[in-house]
Amino acid sequence: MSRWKPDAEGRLIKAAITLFDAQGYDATTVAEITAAAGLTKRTFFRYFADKREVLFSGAHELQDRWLGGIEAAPAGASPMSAVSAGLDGVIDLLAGRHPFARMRSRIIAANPELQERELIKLQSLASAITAALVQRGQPVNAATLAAQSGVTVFHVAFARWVDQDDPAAFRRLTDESLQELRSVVAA
Amino acid sequence: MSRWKPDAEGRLIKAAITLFDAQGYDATTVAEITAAAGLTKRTFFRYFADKREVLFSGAHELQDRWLGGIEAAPAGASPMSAVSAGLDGVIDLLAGRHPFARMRSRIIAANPELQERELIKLQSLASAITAALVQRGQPVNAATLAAQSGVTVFHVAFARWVDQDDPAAFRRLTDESLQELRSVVAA
DNA sequence: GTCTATAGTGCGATAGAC
DNA sequence: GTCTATCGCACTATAGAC
Repeated sequence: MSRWKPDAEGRLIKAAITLFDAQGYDATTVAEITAAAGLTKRTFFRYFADKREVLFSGAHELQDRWLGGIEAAPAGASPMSAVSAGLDGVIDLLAGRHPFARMRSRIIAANPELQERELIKLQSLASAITAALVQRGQPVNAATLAAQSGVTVFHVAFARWVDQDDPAAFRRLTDESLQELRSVVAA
Repeated sequence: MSRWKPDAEGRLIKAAITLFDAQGYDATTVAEITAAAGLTKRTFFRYFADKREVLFSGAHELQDRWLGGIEAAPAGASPMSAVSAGLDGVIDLLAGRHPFARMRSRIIAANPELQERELIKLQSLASAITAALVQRGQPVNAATLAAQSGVTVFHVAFARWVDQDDPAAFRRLTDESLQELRSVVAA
């Protein structure tokens, strides 16, 4: 048996989300979070640069999944299908996290400062996707538009997902959102 | 003859952009800007809540134009054509401002803090467009996607516009960007 | 740690237009 | 007289230099 309970980062994230949702982001101190996770404040700041970041560290994993899906797409795939392949990976990643995704959305919706950081993270995700598409030989313009569209579809579908009760609905919602985007922009 | 030279706000904006571009955003003080505009620091902060805001106050006018174009669109217009009608108004608004647009882009590109505010302004523009479309009877999902797509097209076309020398090219660039978006997202 | 420069604020004064 | 845009100046807060 090991000296520490495993997954300190995951425990901190779960404790933070639960507390933020229950009593509000501003009303929750880092000390409360670490106490709930059985860790110390010092450990919290080893994992997260600041209090907000505990809500966004998952973005790295999400981005890795998305980029991995793009890399794994066939070389001849269109930019939008490469983006969709990446989104498929993200759907798998989030599959079991519906309850936390809902709490996280509520927390962020209640705090403008967190909304700003969410925007910035989404933008940096779009930039990373653009770069991955350019890497695959796509022209910058097409890459930018495909990446931005993919992030938009994700964002819209995610909002719908957390706004309803079926945890398994995410794939259907992304498919529908992409379809709707196609129909909306079609001439 | 009136006591004050007209258009204090416009003079402040021009002075600010010129100085920021020449010597950098951080290296320019509010006192320098107001001296160049023949005003005092106090007046600057009557027009702009903070130093950054002098670069973004034009966003209100842009948003008004965009929303005005949407309202003026025929009642039966599709969401995307209403959005395009709004974008047409924006194109007219920016027509004579190519040199300032270029300077402004350079300034913002050089400063992450300004990039964040730009993102937030674009997001709030997209929200306003969404609301205007919903007002016209569009479903929220379609409205969101059309608004976001319109803002993406604007953003991409604007970047291309300031990256080349022809001030009159903006309309062509928005048309091309929209066309390219259509082709990228098409199944 | 101190010093300095700058961002940003509060509020009364001023010089006209009306 | 009132109203309005601006001024003037004293003030606090804070980030960076040293």
